[in-house]
Amino acid sequence: MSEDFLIEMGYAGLTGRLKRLSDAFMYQTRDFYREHDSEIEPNWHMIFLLLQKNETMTVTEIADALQLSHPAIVKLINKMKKRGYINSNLDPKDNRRYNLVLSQKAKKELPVLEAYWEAGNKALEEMLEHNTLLLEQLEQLEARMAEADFKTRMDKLLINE
Amino acid sequence: MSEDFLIEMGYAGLTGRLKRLSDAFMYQTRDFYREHDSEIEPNWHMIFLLLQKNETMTVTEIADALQLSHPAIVKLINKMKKRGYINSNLDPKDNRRYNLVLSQKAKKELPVLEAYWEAGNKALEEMLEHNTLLLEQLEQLEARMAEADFKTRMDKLLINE
DNA sequence: TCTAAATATGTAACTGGTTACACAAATGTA
DNA sequence: TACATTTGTGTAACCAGTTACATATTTAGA
Repeated sequence: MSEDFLIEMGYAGLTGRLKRLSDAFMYQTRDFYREHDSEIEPNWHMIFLLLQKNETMTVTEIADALQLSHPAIVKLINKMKKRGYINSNLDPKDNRRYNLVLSQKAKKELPVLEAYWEAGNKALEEMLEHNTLLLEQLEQLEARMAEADFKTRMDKLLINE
Repeated sequence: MSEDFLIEMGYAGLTGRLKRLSDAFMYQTRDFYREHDSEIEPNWHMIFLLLQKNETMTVTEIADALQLSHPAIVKLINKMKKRGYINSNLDPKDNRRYNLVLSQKAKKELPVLEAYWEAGNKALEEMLEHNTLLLEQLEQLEARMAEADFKTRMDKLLINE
């Protein structure tokens, strides 16, 4: 008897396995930060990197860059603001927008965080056995999803059944 | 400028991409069922398949087979019971256990559901271009995760930094 | 110039996972 | 046989995403 029914399910188990894996990464990353007495949370990483690269961005720009919904970003940013990692300034030219920047506190902590992230990258490389096959396969799947999403394809294939 | 910062991030973007993809599959599957006026929810699929294969199972057995926590299964099963898709009988030999089986209603709907699942499988095969490379790569990653989890590896690699 | 449409942000309700805890029943052992 | 341990189920509080809706500001066009 197989140990893992989702794997046994083949194609049909894919979705569940993606969820299970991403959850596992998330919870373990959270534990890692906690055990290192860091206030940082798992997916602040991508916000930090974006704001390092671009200096200042708005909620909508971040949502676009990460391809997440804007309420997801609002929640993330609010927590980072509350903890003092992000400053938000009303745009003087457009009073709808808030320009978000990393705070001094965030910048001061960056060296420590970068050591963590470097360890994370190395751990991932190790787990992927230093090749990018999985990343490439994922990128193809993302591209297929962008061309025609899963639901559209299901509908089409159901009609022709 | 890249369209998708998570892809640009390389290894570090992997977790977010897994989450994004699995969420997309989940929401689209949910929409598919809704538009076909089905009461079924996305991950009931795996429960149906398990109970077809094994006739009767307990919460704990299902949790083991799917490698999810037992409270996750309790929630799923409760909803399926409420909608009348699962019957639960106290085990006469062990009064802690409830033997779960598909209800008559569930069995009656199976042909329709199987048509949906077949469409889903075909759609996934199409998106994976009829090869199992992604599934194999995922299985390797799952195996690495089982050998030594992400957090353990991060800790080890941080110390040697 | 006035107003309709588009854009930026924020809020509410929902979903499907998690860990931590509680408790009853069964099992194993002194 | 009694009691400690293990096992099965259930509940509570939390988390990170979603869609749908609300509101304010800016932009565009008659």
